[in-house]
Amino acid sequence: MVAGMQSRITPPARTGGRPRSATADAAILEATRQGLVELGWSKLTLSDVATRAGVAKTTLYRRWAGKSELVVDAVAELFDELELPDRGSLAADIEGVVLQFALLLGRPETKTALMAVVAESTTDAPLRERIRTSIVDRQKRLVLAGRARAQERGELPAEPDPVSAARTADLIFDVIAGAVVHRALVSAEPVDTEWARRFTLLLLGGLAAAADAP
Amino acid sequence: MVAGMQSRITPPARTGGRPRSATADAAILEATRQGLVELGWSKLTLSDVATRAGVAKTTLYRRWAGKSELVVDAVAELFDELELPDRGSLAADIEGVVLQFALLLGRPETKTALMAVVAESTTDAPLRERIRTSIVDRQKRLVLAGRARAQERGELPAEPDPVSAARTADLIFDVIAGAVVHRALVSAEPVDTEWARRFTLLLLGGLAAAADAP
Amino acid sequence: MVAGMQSRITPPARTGGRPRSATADAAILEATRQGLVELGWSKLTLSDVATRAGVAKTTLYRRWAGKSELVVDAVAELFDELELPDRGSLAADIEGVVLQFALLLGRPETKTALMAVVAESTTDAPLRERIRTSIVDRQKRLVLAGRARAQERGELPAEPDPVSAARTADLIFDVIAGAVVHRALVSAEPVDTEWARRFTLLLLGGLAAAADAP
Amino acid sequence: MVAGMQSRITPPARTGGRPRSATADAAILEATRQGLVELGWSKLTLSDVATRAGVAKTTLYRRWAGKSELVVDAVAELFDELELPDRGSLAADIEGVVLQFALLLGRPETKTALMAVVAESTTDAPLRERIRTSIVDRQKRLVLAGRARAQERGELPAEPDPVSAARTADLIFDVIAGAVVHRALVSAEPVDTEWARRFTLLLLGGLAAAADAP
DNA sequence: GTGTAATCGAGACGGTACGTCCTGTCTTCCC
DNA sequence: GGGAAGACAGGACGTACCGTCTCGATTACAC
Repeated sequence: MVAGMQSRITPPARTGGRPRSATADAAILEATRQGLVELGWSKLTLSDVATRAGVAKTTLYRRWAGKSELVVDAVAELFDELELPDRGSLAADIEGVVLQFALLLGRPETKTALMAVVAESTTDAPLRERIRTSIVDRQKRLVLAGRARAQERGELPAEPDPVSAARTADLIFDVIAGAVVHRALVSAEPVDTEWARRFTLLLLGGLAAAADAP
Repeated sequence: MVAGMQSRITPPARTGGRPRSATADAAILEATRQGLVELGWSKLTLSDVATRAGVAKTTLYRRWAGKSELVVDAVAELFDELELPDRGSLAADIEGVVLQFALLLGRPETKTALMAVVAESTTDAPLRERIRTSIVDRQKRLVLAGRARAQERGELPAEPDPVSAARTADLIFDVIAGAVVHRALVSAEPVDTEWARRFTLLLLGGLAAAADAP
Repeated sequence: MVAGMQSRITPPARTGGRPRSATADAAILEATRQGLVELGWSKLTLSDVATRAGVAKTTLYRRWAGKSELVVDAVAELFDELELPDRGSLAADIEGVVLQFALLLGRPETKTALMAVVAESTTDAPLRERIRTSIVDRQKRLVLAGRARAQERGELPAEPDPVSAARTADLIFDVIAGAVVHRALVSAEPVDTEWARRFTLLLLGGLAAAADAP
Repeated sequence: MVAGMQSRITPPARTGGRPRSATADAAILEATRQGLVELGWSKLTLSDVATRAGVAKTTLYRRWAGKSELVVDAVAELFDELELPDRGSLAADIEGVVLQFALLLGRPETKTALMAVVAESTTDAPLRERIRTSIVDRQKRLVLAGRARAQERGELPAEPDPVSAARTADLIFDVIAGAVVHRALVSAEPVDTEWARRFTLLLLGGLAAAADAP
């Protein structure tokens, strides 16, 4: 994972000495996700992660600055699994990604971790940047891919202005991700096919109207 | 606050003895908000809140079960300050409430607390219910009030089916609240007039389209 | 009990209003002894005593200054039960009182309380005085009675000098009480008939030798 | 100190990891004695000891199970300082050890601690055993040494029966230690040269009489 | 092959907050 | 005014984690 590489504490220039164990990394991230599932964010302790991973606490702190950073890396891997399979129409594609995203947010490790690190990030700028880099921005690709595909199909017109295009993509992204997260975690109601259909209808209608207006 | 009354640990039926100090409650909630501003959620300690409020830790634990419950009550009071002033049109009303909500989410105590308690609530059902009762459901009134007003103005048709009406209101609520929260806290981009205008345009277009379809 | 009267906090001059409940006193002292038996000194709490006695904490604090004072009064009543039955000879009388004293020290409430209040008294002069008045000095009567009886029997000569007589009585008292307490509580060995016989032999031999010397 | 070694919580077999700080032990025991002097047993807190010793509370609890155990170790070191200098005769030796013991009991840390831990030990068997091992039994050496020296001088006959010899030594020990402790702490009267002389006279007379009898 | 140096496990360290308990005082209503 | 009930400020308890440290024991590359 590219983002993870730059978010970890890097070894000092590699002059000599024993190299860091590669398997330890994977074990730690997996142990972190396990811990999130079983304990939730607030009861997850780094000592526990270390024990689960069969690793010393030192090893853990040598690579990550703290709980938040570790958890961001651990869940970022899951978000990277999201894809945008071609379902034939823009509406179907949106419904598909909404349901896929809801499924991801339904996993206990994602659920408890995402809101927690966002909460932490409100008082921690570097962490905020890291979340954006490792998780948020990486998912905008889905919006961009969906739009490109719809334009290929002729469902959406080409964007004349690249600045406005980016701004619209950001808006769409916040609306989709925000609505799904809010429905799933805050309102704590199920994101099912019915809801996805209604939401998609709303969104597509809005897109059409927005395309007509300046 | 009605919700707060039922969310606190209640004294055992009031048989005799010294009654609970009413001023202590207000002092504790205010101290909690202060602490959130200065320390953020994760560094906020109940000992610190007690000290700030000039109250013993015992008093605090006698009334709230833990940090999460206390913070929910403390920020719920802020959410209750949201209003829906009549700006003349549905579009203006929506823009107004979006900006007002964004202003509230911009406050450091709200920002750090909201995501944190939602994160906790993913592994704590009673807390989840409490957030819903004290915060979430109470703000749906804004959506309902906005729709009613738009219907009075003739901007929206009357709802034939009450079930469908409720479902639509929920959807609108998740879309508005979700998008604003996501923009403000996750994407960490400003929710300014420009963004509010664009979002409102999208939403109104979607509403119109959704009204046409079954 | 005379000593108890003066060791308690006295009501403010008796002007009017409801008089203090007399039965409460007995209930509190009994509850204290029960608590000592079940919990030991260090785990005994005044709240617990109040609950056991069916009395409010206020009532308790209105009458005693603290745990030590209360416990001194509670166990002093037990020490007052000691007697010196006439067993026919000085040796038998001493053996009898030694065994009786050992039996008293074997009771859990006495055992745990006596050492504890003495320990407290090392940093609390009023308490020290109170222990002396309520417990220690009151038991010297046994030594004096034993000596008087032995002199009546002709086993001991009359004391020519009253000052020296008092000093000797003090010494005897410290030797008897000290040896029994040390054997029972510090060495934690049984004070049985065999030990009492050996100890009495030693003491009587010493008394005879001391009587010969100036 | 041998006794202390076995009375502390021992580290788990020393497999790896950072070894326990040796200086911390000494600092803690010294801080405990200081605390006893300044605050007395009941007001001594382990938090305070930790602070005085410049040590974390964790370190303290890692090595001792509680206040009683710590204090036993702290005062045991003082009791080990007792010696039996040769003063030329059995009477002088006894007087010497009595005065030396009284001097030790006059120290505020010893005074407040000894009775307190004995009080605790009445409801705590392991603690009782520990007091016996670390303090009580270790001082019997003084009785044995005194008797041996007196036998060398010809002041006392050799013991024919070792069982009886041990029993007599125990009796002597309880009488000496008990009388001094009772005089000093319970009666709260000074153990001065005059008292020591009178007590020694009594004891030696008793010994002679006891030696004559079976 | 032999150094050299950063790694690893283990676990003790100084701190800090936890949530509970008890103290001794107070406030309220009931007798 | 006494008494039961119980809230109050305060402070210690013993536990749990934090993030750092000190160990002795591996590695792996550079010489």
